[in-house]
Amino acid sequence: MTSHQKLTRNQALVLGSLEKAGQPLSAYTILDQLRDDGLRAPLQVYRALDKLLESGLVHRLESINAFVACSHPHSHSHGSAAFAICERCGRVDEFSDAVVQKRLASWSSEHGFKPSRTTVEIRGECAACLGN
Amino acid sequence: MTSHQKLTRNQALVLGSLEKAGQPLSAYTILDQLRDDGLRAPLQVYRALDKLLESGLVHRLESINAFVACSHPHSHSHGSAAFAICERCGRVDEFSDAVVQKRLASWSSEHGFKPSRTTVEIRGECAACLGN
DNA sequence: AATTGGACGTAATGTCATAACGTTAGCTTG
DNA sequence: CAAGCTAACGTTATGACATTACGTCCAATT
Ligand SMILES: [Zn+2]
Ligand SMILES: [Zn+2]
Ligand SMILES: [Zn+2]
Ligand SMILES: [Zn+2]
Repeated sequence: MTSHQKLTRNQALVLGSLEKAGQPLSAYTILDQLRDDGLRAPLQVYRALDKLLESGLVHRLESINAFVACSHPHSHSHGSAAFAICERCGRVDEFSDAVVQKRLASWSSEHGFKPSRTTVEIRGECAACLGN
Repeated sequence: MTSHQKLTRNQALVLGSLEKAGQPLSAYTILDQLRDDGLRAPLQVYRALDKLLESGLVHRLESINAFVACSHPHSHSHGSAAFAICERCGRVDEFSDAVVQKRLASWSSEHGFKPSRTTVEIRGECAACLGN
């Protein structure tokens, strides 16, 4: 019910654009790439992104105002993910750390805080850019 | 050297505004509050914020595009902090979890990633808003 | 006095995101 | 089938967040 719904045309276009890029894109960059497919306005992209975010096929990177296709689109609705973002080349590694999630959940329950969304993002330089 | 420098007038005004608010403010909200003190343009606020961020007196909340005074301004340059942000009342709790930091550092070193800045933010509802 | 560097003031612009409106397409139900 | 409903769509305008560019001021250094 939450995912697995057939994507609409715009949603499929936006997801395709992100998958093809293999790296985070801003909504306006996505729009530019889809002009030839008939998209004209930011809202068309944002509306598609909203649905893709809901279903977990796309993630939003808060620290760089960009969106990226989920690396694990088949294990749907995985718990909150963490991201390592290379500020030099744009590469993003999505990972998930159970200990981190557990600690944040612990803090929340100890403080009577009811979490809805969690953001964990590391910016820096990836191995490739560091010249390994 | 990094902190402890005397603040300029604009920096002091911006920091004062954030401290007085006791909750996150957007740059433009800060600007509005400082019009009577002579500030006119966003850049005056952003420049002050840049310095305050550098010295660790202020933190940026990436997920809500806002800024907040550090809760522990005297333990300067504490490691990367985590934040619990109430989406109902705007309250922010700054905390620091050594285990979380350690796990993220471990991931980084295992993957040859050199971290520069880390964002950990939980959005949800605080105890007060949940009616404890 | 001349030089340098940091902070400042101002205007313009760039980037990211949503409000508000009406329309279209597919489904449900009597 | 026709009426009614809902989700997605298209378009325009606007709002919110952030930076570029350029010139000035002032205090510290030489
Ligand atoms: Zn994912
Ligand atoms: Zn890289
Ligand atoms: Zn702090
Ligand atoms: Zn609250």
